[in-house]
This record gives sequence, structure tokens and C-alpha cells, in this order.
Amino acid sequence: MRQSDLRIGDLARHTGVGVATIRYYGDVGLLPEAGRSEGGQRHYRPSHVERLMFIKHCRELGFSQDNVRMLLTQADQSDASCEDVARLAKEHLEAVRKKLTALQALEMSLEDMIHACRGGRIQNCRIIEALAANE
Amino acid sequence: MRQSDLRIGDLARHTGVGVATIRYYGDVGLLPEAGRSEGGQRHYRPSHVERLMFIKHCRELGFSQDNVRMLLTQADQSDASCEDVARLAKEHLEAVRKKLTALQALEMSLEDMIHACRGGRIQNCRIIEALAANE
DNA sequence: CTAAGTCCTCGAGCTACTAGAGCTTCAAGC
DNA sequence: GCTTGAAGCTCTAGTAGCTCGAGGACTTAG
Repeated sequence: MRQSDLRIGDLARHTGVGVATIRYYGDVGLLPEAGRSEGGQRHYRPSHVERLMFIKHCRELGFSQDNVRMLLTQADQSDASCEDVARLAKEHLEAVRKKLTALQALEMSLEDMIHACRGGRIQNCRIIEALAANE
Repeated sequence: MRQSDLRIGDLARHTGVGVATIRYYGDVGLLPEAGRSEGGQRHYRPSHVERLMFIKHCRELGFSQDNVRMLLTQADQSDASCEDVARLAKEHLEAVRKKLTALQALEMSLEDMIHACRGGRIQNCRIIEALAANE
């Protein structure tokens, strides 16, 4: 274990990623396997910090694990064109926009339902009616 | 099996809910258990169609299974006040709005990243840079 | 009676973690 | 050197809400 190495808890504090999640990322191959102490405890190099932050940012932006994997692979090929990266990002943006549209529609429906409700009994409740409607 | 009863496939076609999903709703108690033929095949009454449509609408509006369960319970109490229903709907609307806000922020971040990218190599890629950034 | 279509159960798989049980290792203080 | 408490380890299972597949049984038209 070198001076600059971190134990899993330190890495967690440095990055804001939970200990269990870090182990999980190792298991699924997002984060390269850490070195081990004689007792079996993981120790991480500074490169792990960078990589984990990269992963964290990707996840915060909503990229799936598979996409993160691709982005990591790309990030390692410094000579390659960044075409694929841009495409991935654009596709993801498209997906986000679709979700936004869907959510907005949903927001409106809910608003309508709620505004229609004037209190009272279930049997006259507009919300229940709306949910039960055949169309 | 009465004239008006439906087999699971018919119910699926009538409601647009998949066969496996209908069975699943039965298993988890959202949809009351169907009657069975001598050979063990389910047959559904018209009331099942109504209930399933109700569930479908709820799910389309993004209510969780637990919330759907509550809404169903309420819907059955025609004399009860619709207060709880309205509260549930409002809470859900709030949750939807929060998601919307988060997604919009995400959309902007992605847009910024994508606009910053001018093509070229990974080593100069602004997207990768943004993802790798320490802050 | 047969064949095609539909249905049955049971178990596993999906995403991306998260929590807990039961045990071991590490490091600081005495 | 010893103790002790924090932190680490592995493994299993659980979360939400379905979805799919295997292997077999039922149903119904011809």
C-alpha cells in the first residue's frame, strides 16, 4: 500500500460514492479491481478516484451502466474520434427529452384531475371517475 | 364460465394489458383472483375489466403499486370522503414536478456538453472533459 | 381424433443499487 | 504486546414492476 493509496472508506468520502456502491462497481467491472492488502482489504490508486468521479458524473447525468461502460472505453482511447461519445450523448439527450414530454403530459393530467375534484364523497369524486374512465 | 366471462387473452386484448402482467396483478393482489375452469384456466368477470382499466390508468399516471392499492381501496368505499384520494394525487403531482425539475436540469447539462463538443479526438473532447471534471 | 392455439406454473432475469448477517483486519492507545 | 472499536470482508437477499422461457396441460375447430 503506497502513501497515496486509499482505503475504500476514504475513496467513498473523497468521491461521495457509497462504500457498497464502490464494491458493486468493482464487481460489475465499471471500476478496475483494486489492489489488496495482505489481509484482503482493497486499496485504491489515485486513478481510481478519477475513474470513480467520471462514473459518478455519468450516473448523475442519467447514463445507464452500459453507456457508462462505453464512455469509459472511449475515454481511454485518447486518439479515437469523439464521434461515438457525441452520438451517445445526443441519444441520451433525446431520451431525456422524451421523458420530459411524457412527464409534462402526466403533470397536466394530474392537474386536471385534481382541479376537477371539489371534495365530497368517493361516489362523486372526479379523480376516481377519471381513473375509472373507459377511455 | 358464463357467457360474459373472458379468458385471460381476451381480457388482455380488451384492456391492452399483457397476459403476464394480468397474472402478475393477480399474484400481487391488485386484481382479485379470477374464477377457474375445470382445467384450471382463469375466467374473468366484467368487473375485472373495470378494475384492470382503473389499474392501468393509475399506472399510466405513474402511481406506484402501493398507491394504486390505496386508490382501489378508496374507490370501493363509495361513502368515504375523497380527501385521501385528493391528497394522494397531490403528493404524486408534487413528485412528478420534482422529477420534471431534475430532468430539466439534466437536459441543460447535456445540451451544454454537446454544444461544447466540436468533434475531433477524445483527448480534446469537451464531453469527456466535462464528465471527468473534478467539480 | 388431431392439431393449433391458448393457457398453466414455476423460476429466473432485468436495473442499479442497498442492507444485513456474521466474521476478519487494522490502527490507535495503553 | 494487547485490547478495542472502527472499518473492512463476503455472501445473500431485497427493492419495483414487470417480462420471458421452459415444459407441459387445456380447449376448440375441423
